Amino acid sequence: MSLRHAMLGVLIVQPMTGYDLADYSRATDGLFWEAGQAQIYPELRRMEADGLVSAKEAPRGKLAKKRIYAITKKGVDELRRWAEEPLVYTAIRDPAHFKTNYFDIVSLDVSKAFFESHIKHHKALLSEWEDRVEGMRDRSASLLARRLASKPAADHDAIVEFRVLALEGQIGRAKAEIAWARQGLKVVDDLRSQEAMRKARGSRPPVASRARAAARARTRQRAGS
Amino acid sequence: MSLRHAMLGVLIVQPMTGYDLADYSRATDGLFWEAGQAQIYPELRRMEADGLVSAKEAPRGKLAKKRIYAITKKGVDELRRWAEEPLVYTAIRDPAHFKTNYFDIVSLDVSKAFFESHIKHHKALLSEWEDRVEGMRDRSASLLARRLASKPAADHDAIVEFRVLALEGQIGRAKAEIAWARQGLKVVDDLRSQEAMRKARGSRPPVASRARAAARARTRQRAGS
DNA sequence: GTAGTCATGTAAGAGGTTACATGATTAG
DNA sequence: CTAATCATGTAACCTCTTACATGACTAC
Repeated sequence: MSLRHAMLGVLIVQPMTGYDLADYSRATDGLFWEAGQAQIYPELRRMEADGLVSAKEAPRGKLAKKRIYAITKKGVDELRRWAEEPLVYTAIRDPAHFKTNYFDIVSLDVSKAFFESHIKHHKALLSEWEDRVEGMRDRSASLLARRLASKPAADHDAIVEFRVLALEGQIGRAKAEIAWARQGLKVVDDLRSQEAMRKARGSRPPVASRARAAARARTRQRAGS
Repeated sequence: MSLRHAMLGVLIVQPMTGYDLADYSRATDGLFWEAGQAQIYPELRRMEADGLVSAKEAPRGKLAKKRIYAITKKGVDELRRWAEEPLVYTAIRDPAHFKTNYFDIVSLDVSKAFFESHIKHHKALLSEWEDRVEGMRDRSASLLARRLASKPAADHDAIVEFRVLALEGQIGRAKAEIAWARQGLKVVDDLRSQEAMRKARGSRPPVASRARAAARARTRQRAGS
């Protein structure tokens, strides 16, 4: 139940409305766990029922109202309990890696386009994560700044370093995806030149093809790294 | 809807029962998409209703029966259509990276244990993926061997290379996680020595702490790579 | 006045997990 | 004969997504 703890992790900095929480879920600063309003409002009600947050109704203009949620002592305890609890590793289901399994029944052009867009997507993610790291390092991330202000200076390094580390995890992931997609482009190229060769000299069966030799080279490389 | 296509991807090699499919979902060879029986049996019925597979009732012993599912022409078309279709990238929610955000409210011992078990977990995954690659390279993976047998030699490289590539994606991921967790252990060490220093010379506020200097070094390293 | 934002919700459905339920078959 | 395996399902529940619904507030 990570959404709950993502919300506690923001509310521990300052009280806010469900609307604000939904905003922070996509902000550079925030939840680190995207969620729509359809998830956030009911979850806040459940958390209130569980005593992890308390709501205060505040007026908004003349007629409207809003509910401002604050974390309770019990909520802080729950956040710590969850953070200390060992992680349960679940099955990995990666749609991108999975899909390439079946690229033997797809044209090389489509495969190539897939890897190119994979690179593009992860380059965008990469630069976003790196911007966030800068925001933490120079303390311009507003939630972080507010959190630091409420804590003794001795704690500041731990707060910043672990948040940066979380981002470094995403950065490492994005870099690995980019490297993998480049490997994919290489496979496509190898298969394409192999195809061209077969076409050029009739359809003689290739005993040791270029692609297979290249593959062996890659395996050796992997073993040596 | 990747489960459906994972199942088609196995049934394209040979017809089998739902029970067999559930087995292959965890086998070294198989689905690449874990799923329990509670998902597989109803999905097979839906796929049958959609005309992607056809079932043949076969006797099992004297009284019992089993349903053997085979892929249809429509099923093969659907597998190709899905493989060609661009991937829709969804929000990333990584519980491990996410959790480290909150390690400032957790003891350094617990944090250390987290990173150590993260390394252990991903080393195990890594060696499993690498074994699978070997099984593909030497053609001892039974589903792969059967698939190759039904296809012309000219297609073999593409089949093997893309399946190996999918595994390389997982391998790259596991390696990135291990590297990240080691970075995490370093952060813990830095914070621990910083803590020890503070304890040794009273609680003078540290202007430029070791941990922050180390962090700057890491940022430079990242920028240079 | 009107468009965009603030604010709070409900409903339906997809996909996955855990637990429960049943019974035949086969290997020892 | 007994335990493990083969085989097929259902039910409840959780998380997340998409779409719909409502209405006040604010800046222009």
